[in-house]
Amino acid sequence: MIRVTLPDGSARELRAGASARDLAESIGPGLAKAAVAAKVNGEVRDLARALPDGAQVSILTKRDPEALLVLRHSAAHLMADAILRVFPKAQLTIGPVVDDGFYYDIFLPEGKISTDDFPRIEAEMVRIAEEGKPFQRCVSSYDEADEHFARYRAIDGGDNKFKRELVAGIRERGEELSFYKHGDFIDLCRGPHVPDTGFLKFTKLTKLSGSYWRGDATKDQLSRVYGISFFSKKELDDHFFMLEEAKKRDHRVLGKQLDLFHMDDEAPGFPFFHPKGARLWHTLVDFMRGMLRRRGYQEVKTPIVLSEQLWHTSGHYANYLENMFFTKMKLRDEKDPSKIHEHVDEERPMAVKPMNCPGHCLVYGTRIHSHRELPLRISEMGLVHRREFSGVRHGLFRVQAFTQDDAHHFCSPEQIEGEIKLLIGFFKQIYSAFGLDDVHIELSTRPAKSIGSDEVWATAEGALKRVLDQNGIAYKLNPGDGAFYGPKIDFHIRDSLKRSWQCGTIQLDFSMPLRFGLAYVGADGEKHVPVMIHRACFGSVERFLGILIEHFAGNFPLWLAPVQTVVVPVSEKFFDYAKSLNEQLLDLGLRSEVNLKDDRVGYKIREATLQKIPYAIVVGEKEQENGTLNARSRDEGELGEMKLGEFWAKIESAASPPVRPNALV
RNA sequence: GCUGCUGUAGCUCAGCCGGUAGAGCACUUCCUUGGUAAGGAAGAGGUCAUGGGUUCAAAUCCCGUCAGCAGCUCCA
Repeated sequence: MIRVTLPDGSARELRAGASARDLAESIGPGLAKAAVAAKVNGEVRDLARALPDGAQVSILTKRDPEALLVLRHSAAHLMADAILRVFPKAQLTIGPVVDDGFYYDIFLPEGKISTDDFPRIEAEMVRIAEEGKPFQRCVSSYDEADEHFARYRAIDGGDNKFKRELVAGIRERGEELSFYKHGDFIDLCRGPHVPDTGFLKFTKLTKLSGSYWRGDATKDQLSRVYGISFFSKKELDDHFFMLEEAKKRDHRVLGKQLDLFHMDDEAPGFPFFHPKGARLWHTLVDFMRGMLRRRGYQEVKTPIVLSEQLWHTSGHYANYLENMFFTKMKLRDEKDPSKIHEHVDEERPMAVKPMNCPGHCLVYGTRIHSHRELPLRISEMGLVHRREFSGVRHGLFRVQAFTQDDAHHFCSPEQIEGEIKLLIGFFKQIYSAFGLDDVHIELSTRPAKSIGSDEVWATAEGALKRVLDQNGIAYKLNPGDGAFYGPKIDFHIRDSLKRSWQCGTIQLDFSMPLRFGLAYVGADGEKHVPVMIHRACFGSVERFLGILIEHFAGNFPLWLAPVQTVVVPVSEKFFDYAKSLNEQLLDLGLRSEVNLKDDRVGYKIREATLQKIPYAIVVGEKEQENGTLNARSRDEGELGEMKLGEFWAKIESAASPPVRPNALV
């Protein structure tokens, strides 16, 4: 007999060799039916595997997020099996689960797979799923590995160099070699898997792309087939609905439809903001400026082009060169003005700033500072340029020039914790104004390429950890992901489609103040080196704007909407009344327009709706006589006839950002 | 940067087994003076991304370049 413990603390006795499925059956038939896999001593395992004595066991059902990963991994096997049936020459490589489903990288010695083949592959997948063949785990010795491969169909004639390489790796690490088979298919796999292929009925192929063996462009090129799998049809349908929704909300599409911005061949990766986009941009910046002022920030404005030498001092030249733009002079030939000399060397070559910190260090360094001034918070809506590889640019999300809502806190070491605490609460307050309350924090530590001593890094990393731990703030650790000058805390926010975006960042830096020879005079009359905290909340204003466009699907709340009201006269006879009403709306501080085109009311309403304008205000004979307006809300439909004062009272509070009190969590 | 796909009117797209371009919407003008998601008519608008090649003839076929899209890699 063995004895296992359940999550509720109770214990159960089972016969020796009993599996998690036996356990589930002993608890109840319902659970046995719902069971997908088991978590044994913290490790997810097949339901069919024997339980060790004394184990902590929980049965995973369709509801557990971990069960979904198991399902998708199994679906990858299902897909691989189907692909081999359609493409018998294909060789499998690796097939992991990713955030958004799973994929399998496949080597095709001849021929090509295309999305046109998806229906055939999916048809095979349905067939295999309906067979409901059990997944069986086989542990193999290394010598038997080839035999397994040869006997089954996972590999073409047992000669798959990719799988051989994987097997060799497993042998080297001294790990157990296991295979999983269902029906005639077998594949090298650590597992675990769902009990049988019947679980995999709700699986779809999603996309296809190229990839390389081991992600290395010099190695064999592979085809990566992506898929997604769920436990139910509803979840699968919902998933595709969300994808459709995301496509509809694409900020590049909405940016065009709402006339917010455009990207031009003449300036790849540099957005052109149209009047409405620029208004949105300024609304964000103005909001941020107000919030910064309230916290004692002092805004500066520093140059965009600075000497190359400065970037040597800061360390960017050594660590960030590939992402920087440099200026190069051109000169006319003195004798032949039609001849131009390119790339003329300058005595003092210049570079375009990719970050604002060196500029702020120069500002700080212009005079002596007392410890009484600290913490000194210097902010800037800093326009930075960063060279990006072609192919990574993406709408407003990834551009080559963007504005950071940047700031640097110069403070004493004792003040670090207070500043970080202030910032965490501050950032969350900002995000909540946009309804972005699902925020999680990540802590990134020293990367391979970095400046500063081990000691300094240890101090800086320790300080950030301490603030998070002492304030009970949950976070995820990302080793090696910090900035080259210091560790950082990043803020990830989830939008209305549950997608996560990295926005805010707080970076601790002991090195740059030292490199720039910055100092403050302490209470002891001696000079001390200040600590520098780099921080940005939106991150990139442009990118944040892109996120907001998708988050709101273009339906901006009143305070953000580039056009808040549009006055629609019923006919030409009421143009004057419409214009005067528009003037009054403008006087109230609203961003208002009046539609004086020769269109019918219905058409103008349609236009206002498509432009997602919060209020269309219809005026005709009745309104002119009564000195009223008739408002139609984008979100609530017709509001009826009312006086301007009444309308204003109704919308006034929504016209400014909803700011909640500053709080840590 | 790599792989695959794409580039035709302001926008969305058709034309693409070669014979110098077409629709809808938008735009302009006229008619219409209208009450909450499309009133009607006429008109204007394109060296088919760009450079080269094949051909009697290229939007159409081939190659290079640029840009975009989906991935890979990297980041705010």
